[in-house]
Amino acid sequence: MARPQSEDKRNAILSAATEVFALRGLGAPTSAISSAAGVAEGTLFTYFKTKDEMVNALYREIKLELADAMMSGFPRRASIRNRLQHVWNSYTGWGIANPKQQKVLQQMGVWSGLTEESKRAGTAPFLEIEKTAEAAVAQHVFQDLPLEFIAAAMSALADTTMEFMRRQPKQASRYQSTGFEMLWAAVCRKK
Amino acid sequence: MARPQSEDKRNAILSAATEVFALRGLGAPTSAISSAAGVAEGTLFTYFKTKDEMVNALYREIKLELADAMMSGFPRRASIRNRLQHVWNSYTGWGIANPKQQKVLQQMGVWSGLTEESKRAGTAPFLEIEKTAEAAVAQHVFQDLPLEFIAAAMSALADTTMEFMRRQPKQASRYQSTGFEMLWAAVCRKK
Amino acid sequence: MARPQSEDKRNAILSAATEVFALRGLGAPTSAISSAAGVAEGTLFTYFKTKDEMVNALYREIKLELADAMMSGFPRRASIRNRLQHVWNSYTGWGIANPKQQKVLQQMGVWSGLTEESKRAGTAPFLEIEKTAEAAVAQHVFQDLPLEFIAAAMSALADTTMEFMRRQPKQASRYQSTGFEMLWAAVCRKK
Amino acid sequence: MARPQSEDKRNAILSAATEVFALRGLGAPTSAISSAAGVAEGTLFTYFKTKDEMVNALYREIKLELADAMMSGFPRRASIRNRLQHVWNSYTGWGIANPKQQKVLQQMGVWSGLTEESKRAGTAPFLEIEKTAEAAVAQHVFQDLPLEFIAAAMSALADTTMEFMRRQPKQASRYQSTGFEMLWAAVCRKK
DNA sequence: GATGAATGAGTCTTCATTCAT
DNA sequence: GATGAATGAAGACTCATTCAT
Repeated sequence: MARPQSEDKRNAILSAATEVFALRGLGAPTSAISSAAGVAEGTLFTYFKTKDEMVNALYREIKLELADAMMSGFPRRASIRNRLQHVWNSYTGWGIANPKQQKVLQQMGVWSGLTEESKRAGTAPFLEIEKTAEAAVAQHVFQDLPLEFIAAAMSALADTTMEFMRRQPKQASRYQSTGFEMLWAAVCRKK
Repeated sequence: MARPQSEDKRNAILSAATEVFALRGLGAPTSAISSAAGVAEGTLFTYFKTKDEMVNALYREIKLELADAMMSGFPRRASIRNRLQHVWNSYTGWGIANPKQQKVLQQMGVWSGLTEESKRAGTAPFLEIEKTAEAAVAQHVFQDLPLEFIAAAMSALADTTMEFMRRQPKQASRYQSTGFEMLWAAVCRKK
Repeated sequence: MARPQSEDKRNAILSAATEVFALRGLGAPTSAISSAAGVAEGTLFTYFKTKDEMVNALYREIKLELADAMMSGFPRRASIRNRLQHVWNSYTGWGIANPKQQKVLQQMGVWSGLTEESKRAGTAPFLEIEKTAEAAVAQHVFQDLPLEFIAAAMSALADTTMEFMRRQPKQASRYQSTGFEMLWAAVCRKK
Repeated sequence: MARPQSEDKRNAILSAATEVFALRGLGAPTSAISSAAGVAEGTLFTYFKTKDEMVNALYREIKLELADAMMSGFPRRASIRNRLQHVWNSYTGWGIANPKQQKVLQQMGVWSGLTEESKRAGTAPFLEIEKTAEAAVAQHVFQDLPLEFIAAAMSALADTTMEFMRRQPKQASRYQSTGFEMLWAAVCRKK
């Protein structure tokens, strides 16, 4: 059946896109991406109908990678604090290890082309975390706040933390742990 | 820096840009801006050499407006907590009252064209706040952290808070005060 | 000319082309044709070296079908009028029964890619009709005009007639017979 | 008020389009047209929003020129035959004098992008001719047929005639007059 | 200075054709 | 021979910027 679409090539395109977008923003030309991926300009469009579709695919791909990093080894039965700590550490750890992906993710946060479906697909794999937060609210460990808000606050604080971990690599682990303590203090119920 | 003739026209362009960028992103064409401003396409370029320069100017302008809103009535002699509360309330209040400006500011956060000079100019007017934070650290009210980090964390938390204030306007003031308590808890030294 | 293996596939391609061209014009992509024919994109090019060659082949094919329809049952020994009537009826009848083919033929009339050879091949099977016209001129039934001109005039008038037969199906047979009378009057020698 | 849009340039574009379309068909690239017109590629799009719009404009332009040629000196009070003769002569005369325009017009006949509005605008200036035909039907000079059909038949016959006038220029005037006699015979009521 | 037409490099996307499988 | 992925040259159109008026 002729050459089948190659998973390799698809990946090459997506990772070239990550590279290029991290450097030049989502406005970078598709030609820069195809050339970085080592394929012809037209090839990109046999894997993705449009540029927007490609960006959406990339978003989901990165979110999945992130979920992989965060959900593997998730201590389902640990205390709430320990579970949150795992989330924090794995998220910031991933972001430091994959700065380009994280940068692209951040750009997509203010991009208007993300479909609702992509957004949904992007949050789905984090269900377990959601449940943890839910339990934390139910058990009065966390303040009584919408989960989405807690998640957004954590994400915002983590992004900030990562930026400083990158700026001052020697202090990275200090930022990481202080950041977590700040989050914990912020989010817990006050006595 | 001798200004081109009409301050009015310059302002019209910048506020049209705010409008247009908020709606369509920083990628919006300059022609959309000039037409929204009621001036000719070429006129924009007598006030700003390039589009990038214009965006940088807009960044500084908005930052100045924000500083105005935040620094007027700053309770220089109040307690640290009250001063921080003022900062928090005036920032979130401004953001809610000026959603377009805030949205544009957020977009500029991931824009690669901002010059170092603009960034510096953008933070300058907040010196007083910086000093407060400095004092708070010195007096062991805040944790021992770089001021920039504290500022960034606050900004991130405030942006998140504003988003939810907008989404659920009826809960706005609850989000505003809870957000502040979270910040305070996050930032204060633990006993 | 040794034919590629499957006559069926060749026919599938040509009839898909008819379908697609009738709907979308000669500018339709070859991929639309191969997919309508149920073959792979590349297959089309094992049967025809280029798109242009394929269109030329289609032209000849349609002309042959038309000739088939017109020449079968041609009343070789009937009066000139009856023979012309047969030509007229079978042509317009075929056009009404095969609107797509006829539409495509019309598009090819203003297409610049038709080779001289195709044009020649396209007129060849109508020799008998030509002879009739020749006889008609020789016997002073028709005016003294080049046969080609008479043929072209007839074709033009028939195309017009068919269009109206299609637009007003209820009047179709009236248009058909009036059209013929017009042709006859136009073409006959005046007394 | 800066440079106003130049009627000259607009005309240059349209006449370059006529040239190019006549030679290469309506599928010719806009870049060929702009370069033939001696303007930049982008300039074409300051005069016409899209290529389709430009083709529509060209259609109307040519139809107007044709109407000018046909309606000037229209012998309003002459006999029906003389009026029809005027129509015939001026139409074929124009087509011979303006072969490119006529070719383009013919291509537009099978083009799917013509708007209804353009079609309407294209036929409007020929009202007087329509009225003549109407009168001819009413007075039983012409057969009882829809005007549109008569018009279409005439146009078809004229196009055919012009083609042969071009092919055999020496016989041109013979074709022209014979063509008219054929039309007259075709269209008149039979006794 | 203000205007907006003119420019042409750059963008995404299409498509006939080739070629590895 | 059949397949369809791969190719890259166009194509229509956009847009920051220039410049004649």
